[in-house]
Amino acid sequence: MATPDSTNPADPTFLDGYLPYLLRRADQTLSEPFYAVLTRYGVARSEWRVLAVLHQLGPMGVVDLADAALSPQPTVTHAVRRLEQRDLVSRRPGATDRRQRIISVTGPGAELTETLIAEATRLSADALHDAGDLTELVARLRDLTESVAARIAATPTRQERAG
Amino acid sequence: MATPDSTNPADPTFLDGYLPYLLRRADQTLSEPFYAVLTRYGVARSEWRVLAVLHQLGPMGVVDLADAALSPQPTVTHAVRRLEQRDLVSRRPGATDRRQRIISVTGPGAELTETLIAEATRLSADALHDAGDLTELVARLRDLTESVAARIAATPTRQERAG
DNA sequence: TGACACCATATTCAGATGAATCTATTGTGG
DNA sequence: CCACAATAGATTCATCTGAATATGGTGTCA
Repeated sequence: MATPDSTNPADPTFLDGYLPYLLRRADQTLSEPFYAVLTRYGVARSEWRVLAVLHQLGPMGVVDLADAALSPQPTVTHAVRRLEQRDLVSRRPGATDRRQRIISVTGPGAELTETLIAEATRLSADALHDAGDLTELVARLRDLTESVAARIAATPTRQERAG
Repeated sequence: MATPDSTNPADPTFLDGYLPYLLRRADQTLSEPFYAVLTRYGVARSEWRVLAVLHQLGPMGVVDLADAALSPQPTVTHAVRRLEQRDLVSRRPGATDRRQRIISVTGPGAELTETLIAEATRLSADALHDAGDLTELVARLRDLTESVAARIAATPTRQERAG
């Protein structure tokens, strides 16, 4: 019979139902093989995210880029500087707003990005071979994110309540 | 009509169906409010993961801990050192295997962890208020992770093929 | 217009991260 | 038993990350 030891935890089921944990675990399990590819190409994860977003959405400013790349703005500024040094992206001032820097993927950048996307797609498809139909999951994740974001936007922060 | 500009990307739908992106976005959207809590308590994210795992699963060695905490082993070793300095966890040598260090949560560590878990639970429940029933999603994520992990374990790596 | 609030981006810097490697210990085949 | 592969964990160090803040440009209202 199972004899629980003295350090038996108080809430033995927290992680099993904690969505951030499950989401992160799924992401990492799925992404791990691709991270090895990135390492081979000398591309940091934040740089990959920047390239993928720019490739899909076209040139944009740093704030929008940070938002879409799921990274803080300083992280994106750093990543862009490194990518610019390798001629993979370029920066030009915004046409109307001179505070902005519009970031674009260069020719070589696009080539590399397409290679990486192909690898990511291939590895992901491999890993998901036995995972069944994903349509529903994809839709569910999209809806969930949207609903959570809306909810959080509507929730007053500690600061705002104090005001 | 929409006139695409010259930088129109080649694969305009990559990210929308790329599961790691969707998983990470969902995780970040959901976790962001809690990260502010961690900052207030002076707890790094890797430290939080270590505490949460130990709290749920009880004392264990560093390798198992790293696995469950979704972090690389050196990251966990660092996190444990910091937590030990704050008397939140303790280390003792393994009973049979003297290479092992068994990490346990201390009294104060358990107290802090329970506070954090309560906050995490509350914030997550708040954010998910409009998100509908999560049972199915939780089960799907578990199955997906399992299936992907099995698939990856069975896939020979570049090294292994070369051997 | 000119102060001022606000916004986009850059910079700084303390600290976290993690790949590579090292040490210590364990298990195993000869 | 002894060599040797395998494993647990620690350490090193180059790099990445991101909170805080600085810099400079915009828009607005008196």
